[in-house]
Amino acid sequence: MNGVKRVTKRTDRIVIHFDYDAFYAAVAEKANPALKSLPLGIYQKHVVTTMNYEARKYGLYKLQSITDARRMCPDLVLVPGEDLTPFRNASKQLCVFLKESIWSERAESLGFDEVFLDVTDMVDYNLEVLNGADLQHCFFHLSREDPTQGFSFDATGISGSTFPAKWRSKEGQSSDMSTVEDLLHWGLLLGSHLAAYLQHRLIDEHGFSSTVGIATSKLLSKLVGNVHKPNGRTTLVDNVAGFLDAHPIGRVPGIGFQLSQRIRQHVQGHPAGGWQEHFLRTSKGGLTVGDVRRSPGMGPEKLDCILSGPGFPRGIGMRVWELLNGIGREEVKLFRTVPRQISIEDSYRGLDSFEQVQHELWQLARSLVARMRADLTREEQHELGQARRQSPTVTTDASTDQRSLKWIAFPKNLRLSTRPALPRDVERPDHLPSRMSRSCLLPSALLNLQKDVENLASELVAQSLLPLFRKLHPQPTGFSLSLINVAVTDIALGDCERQTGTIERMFKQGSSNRAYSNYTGPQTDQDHDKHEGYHGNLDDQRIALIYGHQGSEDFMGGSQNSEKERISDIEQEMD
DNA sequence: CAGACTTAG
DNA sequence: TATTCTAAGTCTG
Repeated sequence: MNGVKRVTKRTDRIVIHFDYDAFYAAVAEKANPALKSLPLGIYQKHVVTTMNYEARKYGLYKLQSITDARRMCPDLVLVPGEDLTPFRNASKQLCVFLKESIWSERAESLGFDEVFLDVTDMVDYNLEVLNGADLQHCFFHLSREDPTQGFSFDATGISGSTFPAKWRSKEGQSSDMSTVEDLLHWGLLLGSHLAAYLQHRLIDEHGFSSTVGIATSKLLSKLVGNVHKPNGRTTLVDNVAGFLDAHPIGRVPGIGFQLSQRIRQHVQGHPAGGWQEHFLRTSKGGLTVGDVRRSPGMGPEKLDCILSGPGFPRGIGMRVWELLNGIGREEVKLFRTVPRQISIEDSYRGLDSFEQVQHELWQLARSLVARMRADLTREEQHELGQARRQSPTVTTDASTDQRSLKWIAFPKNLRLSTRPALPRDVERPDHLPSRMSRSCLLPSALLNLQKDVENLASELVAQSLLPLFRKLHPQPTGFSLSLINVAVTDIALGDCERQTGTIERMFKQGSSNRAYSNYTGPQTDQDHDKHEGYHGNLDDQRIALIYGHQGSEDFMGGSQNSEKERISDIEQEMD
């Protein structure tokens, strides 16, 4: 490339999308490798939410009832998945690994099993220093400072598959970057090799196989990865319109059930059944992007007419039109360590007594307080009264072993939501909400790290959750609930040093001599082992830190794997 | 701003 | 038939 004329400014981004293959199953298999070759399903309540590829060979599908799944695959191994902690922890570990592998802070996760990376800066740097004289033996630099960090690769082709499948760089283009098109081609080529390297490291160092897409936007990278699944890698190099046109509308990210339903109604001229729509959305058939895009009079204005209305964002017509044309303007978001909200929910067959509700609220509150401590604090070590940077190895010196927790973010609000249980075969009237919620300020006493999780849970129930519940359900009886959700929201990032004093002052006034109702905790222990865990490796000291008492046996009586697993890895919090 | 809705996995 | 357990964002009154 030396001496070749180059276009130096790029307008596109290079985006890599990772989608871990059968992620929940992969987490379970990693914890118990004996499961690897067996058909394996993850279940929550009465449904198999997801399964490994071995199980899919039997025709099993996501969210299938356990009964049906067992009928189709009698040897199916089922692993409980209601406690999301192991999946959340694995997801976080992988996301941190990917973020630390790139130069920008743009590493965005979507759910537990997907990550977008913006690698434009890395790719552009490597384009600058690429040795055009020997394309077969190139070196991809992973550091600007240390030229030894990186990997060798063959720059004469894209790594992995392409869309279109039969695609060859034009004659004369292979060693030139004089046009924007060439620059884009070379950017995608380098992006594909970086993706390959990361994909291999995910397997070798973490044990997770993934499916990867490389393109110029979030939208396109996510869609193109699906072309080769599982364990594939596909780069979108050409014919973006043709690529998109073949997709059912509901498969385009951003066009969900409601939007695709409305579009279908206006383009095909007849209403579509809800369940059938869902089927069409997840299958090959149905109305495609191309059908919609080329339908008479179609354009941003028409779409705005069709789609505008209550519940939909302004400018929806233009946004959808852009999606249909492959224009994805959204940037990959900056990497975040702290969530904007934390919610815990459980579903029920029909909860109808106040005592049951009270008990379930306590369960949810306990999980929530533990999650807050796990995800919104970081661990500190003190030496002779002075805060010190935490060392990566556990020290044996007792004087340096005083660990404590410290808040890094503060939730402001608390929300309680319930969903009424519907009588069978009765449709919910359209004007009644499917969920109802009430919220209040989160009592700052919840942030007192000196208290036990269980005691805080009891306080939360008595002081906040029961009042919120009474707001939602003024009648003391007669309700029947199929779901309860408890959430902390409006989580503000805090400057730790500055805010510590503030927080301490807050719970001095918040927690003292408050007259709680006489609710003091659960009546029974029956639910404590409801979410049975299946992997170990727990740091008892950290658990003690979170829960505020030595060993949880005294309170919870015995094997508490599920509770222990609710604690995430605090070491992995931001620095 | 509180509460419901839409989208996502 | 629409299920589980979440998280983020937008609209309406």
